[in-house]
Amino acid sequence: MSEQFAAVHILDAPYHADRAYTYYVPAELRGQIAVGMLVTVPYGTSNRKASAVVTGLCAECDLEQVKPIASVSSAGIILNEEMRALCEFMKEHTLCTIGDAVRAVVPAAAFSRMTEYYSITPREDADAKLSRLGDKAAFFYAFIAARERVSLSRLRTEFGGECASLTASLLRAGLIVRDTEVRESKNERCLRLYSLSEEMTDEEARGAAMRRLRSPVQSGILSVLAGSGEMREEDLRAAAGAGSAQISALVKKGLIVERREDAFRNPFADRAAASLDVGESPLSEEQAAAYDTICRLYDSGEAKAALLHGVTGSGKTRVILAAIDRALADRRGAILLVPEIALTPQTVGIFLAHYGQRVAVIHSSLSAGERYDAWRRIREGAADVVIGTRSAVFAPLARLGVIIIDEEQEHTYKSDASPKYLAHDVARFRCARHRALMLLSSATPSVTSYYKAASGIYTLIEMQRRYGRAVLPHVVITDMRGEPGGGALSPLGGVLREHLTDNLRHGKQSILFLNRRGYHNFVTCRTCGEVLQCPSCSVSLTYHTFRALGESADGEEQPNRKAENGILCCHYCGYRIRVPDACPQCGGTHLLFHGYGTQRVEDELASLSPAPRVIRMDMDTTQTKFAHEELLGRFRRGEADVLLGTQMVAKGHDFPDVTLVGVINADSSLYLDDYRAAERTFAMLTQVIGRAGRADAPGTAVVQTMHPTSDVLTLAANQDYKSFYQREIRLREALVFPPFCDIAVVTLASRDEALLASAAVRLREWVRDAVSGAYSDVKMIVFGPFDAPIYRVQGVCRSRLVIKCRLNRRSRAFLAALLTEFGRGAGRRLTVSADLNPNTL
DNA sequence: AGCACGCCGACT
DNA sequence: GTCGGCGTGCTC
Repeated sequence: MSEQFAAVHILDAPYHADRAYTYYVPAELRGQIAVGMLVTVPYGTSNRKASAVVTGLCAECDLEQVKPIASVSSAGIILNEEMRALCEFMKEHTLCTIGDAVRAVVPAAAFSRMTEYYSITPREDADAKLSRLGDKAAFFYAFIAARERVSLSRLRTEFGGECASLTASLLRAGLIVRDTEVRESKNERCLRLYSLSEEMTDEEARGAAMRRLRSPVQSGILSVLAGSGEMREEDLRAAAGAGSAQISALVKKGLIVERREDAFRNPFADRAAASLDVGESPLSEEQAAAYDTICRLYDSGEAKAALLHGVTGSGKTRVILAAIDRALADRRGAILLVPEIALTPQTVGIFLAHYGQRVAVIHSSLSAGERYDAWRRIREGAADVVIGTRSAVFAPLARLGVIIIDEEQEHTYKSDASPKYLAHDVARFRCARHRALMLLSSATPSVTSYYKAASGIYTLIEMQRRYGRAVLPHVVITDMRGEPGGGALSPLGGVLREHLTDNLRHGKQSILFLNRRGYHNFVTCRTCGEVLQCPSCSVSLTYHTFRALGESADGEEQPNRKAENGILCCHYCGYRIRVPDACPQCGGTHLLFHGYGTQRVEDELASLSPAPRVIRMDMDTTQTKFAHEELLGRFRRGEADVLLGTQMVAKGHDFPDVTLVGVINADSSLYLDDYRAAERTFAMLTQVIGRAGRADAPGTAVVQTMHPTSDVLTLAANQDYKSFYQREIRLREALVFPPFCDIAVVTLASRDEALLASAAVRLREWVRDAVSGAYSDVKMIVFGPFDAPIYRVQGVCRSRLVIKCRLNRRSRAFLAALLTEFGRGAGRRLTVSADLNPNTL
């Protein structure tokens, strides 16, 4: 019965070495090794310890040299048949390694040491529940209750073999919770925050200390902190021009204190009850029809896919709840994917209120331990409704009934780190195995998904009526070319200004949308004309005014900030410097600030009369735990007149008092050199415009543009998705873009420019040979290699090959061969990677 | 990714 | 003559 040999895949093998290796099962592990287990094996000439996954077992092996498996990983995670098949699928479809795929389907904790802790959940019915579970459970519970939390090993020594069943029953009763601590690894997010120590808050004591300090940088840190309270490490370094050594020196001297804030802990743990229970309301006629179609597909007993296309406000969420209920009634689980948890607290709240304890919420900010706990809760069946971002598509539900992808066109569903999968593809694979339903949902579907629906691959379900009496806002498209300075002088044009002040006078709220954070876009030198660029990335630096963490965005601080207290940031690598006094190129002292971002608009708003109370919401103001919810909550409570922000203000929040929406610059995303520019702009505009006047008060949307006659703008103004789709699909067909082909981007990257250039030449030749030789049957159009649009990022130069082809077994084999060839030959000074249908071109 | 093997330039 | 640079190839 027990086999002698195991086929394994090494998890950290490079792509070209990612294949099955045979190891023998040593006597002491005989019978303990099963397919899907994680093991460690001696690998390579040095026999270094490598993690591997067992992919097969066999009795015979005809290799001369076979090494033994060293040990079984302790975490007890076993990849079931579905997960293994999914890993194979991902390797084939995204050109990743098995190891990359394994790391996506199992939580990171599977690879590290961890400790389990149990603690009690305080609840009123605890005594009643305990009496039903018996004396032993009650004693066990009391033991945990007497301490704050108890480790599993402690419980084992105290209660022996019984503790497994005891923890299980108490967990099920909801009397205790488990949390797992994973030994800190590098990917654990941990913010370091600094503030003055108690003594240093006294000005005189601080002055004395600063005179004693020899280092001007260190006294600089003190004065910066004195001015702005607690600050994040990066901000402090940028503002004081300090390094980490100088900061830690001050900590050691006791002059400043460090506080560490770890990644979110259970952000949704105790906020279930707050939301209105949408699930109880009856279905409207149109919703009922949609639900009937969904049930028909679901009951077919086959894997199906549908696209629920419903205009904003048609009540898609209500239908989604019904679909999940349908699956749960069959004792099958459901996965609901949302673009970004932090942006959809309302949606999450609705589902928590409706499904309570059986929900698991999964998102990128969970700690490794929390992620593992959620994973295990799902696998054990304690949670069967999973809500989460992209990675939640891997939730290990034993029985899966439906996977819903909400706002399916969102780019966050495509991963841009290996494995570079699209959640839709994983969902399709899983649904096929479970004979489940994949339900895509959106008011503005991606052109590709709608095309599949239009051609019958997905079932199209349309909902065109707005729920309740909500009406479309009145949309005004204003031509910024008529503004003074062609719109370059102020981000607020006359029309928008007028509407804003008018709205303000009537005590109504407004939302302003701008997809650029920061203050000015870039800085040039008046003397030499040079744009100030990031030293390690070939992009211009963005000017930001400085704001300490935790300081609110409600306009308390002085509005007239100058360049002197600003910093320049690279949005690609995070590089930050204070604005230099002179141009680094020529030494000229006159620097010019161009363009505008959210910060600049914020200052501009302050000059209106009366000046509105503004909440600014962008990546800079939403980095702390509940920043999103807090800012949105304050706006909803009417604590500000204007909500100003980037993409995140456009998402599905309902603000009944908002009657004006302003789009500062509708063009900025329209003329990017990406074939989806129109699609994205349309979706974004439709969403933002839909924010105005949802309840009884009619709303207005002001869209500022340099191209007032653009179809995309007028169609979005009318919320006319169908016409937009018709226009767009014709363009795609004529120009051969997805869905009429796929696009593969192969990237060569190196710090060494000359090496990169020669590799690019070799790549070109290899591809030329391949298309006229071994892969002449693969229809494709090859562009490049060319320098990447952003040539250098963090000091690494990139050259890319763009291939238009139909992805199928043959074209993927071609790409796999390319990766193998260049992965092996090139050595470590050069890397090759492929991204199929990437997010950005 | 590591590590060894192997073929050319600066040294004892 | 040898030591050591890193380009090239393999890992059960």
